Amino acid sequence: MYRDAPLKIIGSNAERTRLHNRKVVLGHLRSQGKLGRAELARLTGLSTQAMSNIIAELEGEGLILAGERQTKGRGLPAVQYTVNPQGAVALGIEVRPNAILCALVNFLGDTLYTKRTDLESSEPAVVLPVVKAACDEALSSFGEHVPPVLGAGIVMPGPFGRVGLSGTGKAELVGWDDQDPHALFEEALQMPVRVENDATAAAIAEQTTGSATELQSFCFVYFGTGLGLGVISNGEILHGAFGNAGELGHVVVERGGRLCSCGNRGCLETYTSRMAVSEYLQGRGKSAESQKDLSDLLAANDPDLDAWISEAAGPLAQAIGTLENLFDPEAIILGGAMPPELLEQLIERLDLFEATVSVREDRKLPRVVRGTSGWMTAALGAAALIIHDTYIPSISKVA
Amino acid sequence: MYRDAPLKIIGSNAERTRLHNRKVVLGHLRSQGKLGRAELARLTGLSTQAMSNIIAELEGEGLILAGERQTKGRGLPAVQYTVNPQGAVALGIEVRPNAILCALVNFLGDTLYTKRTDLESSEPAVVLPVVKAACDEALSSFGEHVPPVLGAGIVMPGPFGRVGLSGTGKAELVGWDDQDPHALFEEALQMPVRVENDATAAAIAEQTTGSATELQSFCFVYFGTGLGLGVISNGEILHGAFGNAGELGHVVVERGGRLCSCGNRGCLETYTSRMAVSEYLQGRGKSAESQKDLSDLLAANDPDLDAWISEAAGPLAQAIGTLENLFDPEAIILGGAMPPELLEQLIERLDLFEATVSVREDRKLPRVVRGTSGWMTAALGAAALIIHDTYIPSISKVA
DNA sequence: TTGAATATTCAAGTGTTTTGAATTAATGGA
DNA sequence: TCCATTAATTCAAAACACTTGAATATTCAA
Repeated sequence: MYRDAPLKIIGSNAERTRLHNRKVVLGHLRSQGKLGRAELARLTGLSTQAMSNIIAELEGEGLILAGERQTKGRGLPAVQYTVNPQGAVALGIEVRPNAILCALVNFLGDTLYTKRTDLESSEPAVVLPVVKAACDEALSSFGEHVPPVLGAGIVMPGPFGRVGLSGTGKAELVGWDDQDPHALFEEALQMPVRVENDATAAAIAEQTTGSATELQSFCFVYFGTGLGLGVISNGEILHGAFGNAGELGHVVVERGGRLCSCGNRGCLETYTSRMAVSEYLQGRGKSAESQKDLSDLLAANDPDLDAWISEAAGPLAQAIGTLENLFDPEAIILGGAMPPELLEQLIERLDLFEATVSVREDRKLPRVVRGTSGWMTAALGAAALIIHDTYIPSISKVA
Repeated sequence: MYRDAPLKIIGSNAERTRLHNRKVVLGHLRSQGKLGRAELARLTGLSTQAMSNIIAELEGEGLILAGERQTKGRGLPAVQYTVNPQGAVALGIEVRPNAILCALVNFLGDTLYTKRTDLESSEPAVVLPVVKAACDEALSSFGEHVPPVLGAGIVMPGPFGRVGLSGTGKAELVGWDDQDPHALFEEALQMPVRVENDATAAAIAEQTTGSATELQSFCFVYFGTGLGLGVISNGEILHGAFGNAGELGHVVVERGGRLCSCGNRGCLETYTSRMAVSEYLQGRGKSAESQKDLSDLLAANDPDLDAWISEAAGPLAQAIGTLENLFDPEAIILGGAMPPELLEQLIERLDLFEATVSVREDRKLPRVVRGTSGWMTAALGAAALIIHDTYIPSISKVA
């Protein structure tokens, strides 16, 4: 996430070629479910012989499973291969100021285990050992036969580094500003590590196991402490130069509007966010600290909550128009720490702009859909990042 | 630009590896200027032997030039290689409703030739032969010894396909809505073709020959007929799902603001665009149709133009805040069809937000800088796209 | 029953990179 | 001035992964 030197693109060789091709094969197997060698060869543009070699290697490592031969018209029926869900695991950690959430997922990104551990302090010296212990515990249930651990995804509240928005959010971690989380976690955990913000991780989770498995380009609006945005465009994650892309909460939707903790006026998250709804209800004598509070109020048809939803839909619709015009996504997904029914209510009341590049006759999906919600989203997303990396090749760059 | 089936990522082999490595080598040579084989090997992570082979091949094709041996401390001085500017050329075409602009650039993206040709109509059947003839003429000056032509970049006014914004702009091409420009141009020109929108092309031009040669992540705000945005993030072009990303002009900056031709209210381009300034001045009895008109008014310290700039700076600053928070770029560049002095005035008067992720202590560049301006920007950018592709490797995907 | 179609394997060949030793040319210290 | 050291480059052989073409297995259709 931290970068001083410009990225250097590095060369390829036979070994890296094989690595690339393995990912390509796994990617196709994951998205298609079941495929034979010959069909994989056609899909990837490789020879059947090359495919046989790659398949043999992956099967030997237990990452894929050979199934029945399947008859499809004439000719020798093809042996169908599938991804082995038990072939490998990945860890996901969400670091919050007062706790860490640890998740373990299988090779398809399905949840195997989750656990929350409280933190005394958010200093690196405290957090790192706790995270290490949590990871060990997560893997301990396997006993002797731990599957290959692909790595650990780490989600930390952004923004990364000292920037103009620093120090304005409640969720910020003290003691991390001048640290390199990637290096620290890789050192502590002794495995490959990826650090991302919560919204990006949630977006990847959505693509891995959620409602966006078919999507190559989408925006994930993430209700966390603030309001984040994860962007996947043509299959690639949008990071921005310093890993801080997607600060949707501080996009201004109303000039001279409500005063935000960041000092600006009219930021989206003063209208549409967990914080906004909590404050709104608190001002009316109601508590909405937990997701359950909100669920209950919604179930009871609370008029104040209802009013808030209507009020929040306007600014959100405007922001969605902005996202559509700037990112041209296949769809926009709403998820995170809001009750699913509330998100659906919100989507229902959106008065979307009629004139954006996303208004197309040939749309297959609605412009805005509901995604996965819940407080574990980010930790699962962190693990999904690691899974993602083993299915999607990328150009190798080095700092 | 058009895409029905999901993108399929394809496998690699020795041949594609060489292609990748050639690009990596050319990319480093371009950005560093002069390098020896051994240093290139270190930069790319390849062996010196592999580098020798690649260098020999590139030199044999005339794409790079061997220079003097250069002494750097002990040891055999390294032969310094540079990109050969005359090694290859690329064509760029901007298609407008009433004319095409044709540009020819050398292997470094420097302009060799430009020409405008009027169009009777913007129908494909009329445009394609005119473009073909323009390309032939551009290359005719070489006589017998035409350098390798890498391809042609085509810039067309977006948005592509029939979308909600279609039919609202003045610049739209009639007769192209249901066509596949890429296939049509490739057929007509018999060479590799890339189709992009004007802002993206301008952004690539800026990175190739303009003020952004060092930047990996930036936003290019392009003053064309409307207001476009080209985004390069970590070296990769942001297209969006349908090639329509970057519709900055229709981002709403003021709820219930001025009525835009798209039907919405408060679109940025009703405040800050060529169109906006023209209308503003026209309303005050002054003409500002051409870039020269604007230059003259500016030179004469025209109070109306001055007032417009101040008025336009507000909405633009807000949009820039949005771009900073959503894309986290290294810088934002303003360019296109506005006089350079006007862009500088505009930048000077921007009252940028103090709280965005782009406010960093360690900034090397100002948050907003002026880029290349002028009416040829898009055509040169189109050619730069082709140049870009020969220096930057990418994951091969197929529709 | 036979021939066409399809998947897969076998064996050899090709392209590109890697490895290790040899060569060339400059520096720095004796 | 000479020689060991350092660094770039080349040479020759080996390694790696993919491709090609022929052979084999299995199914469908005539």
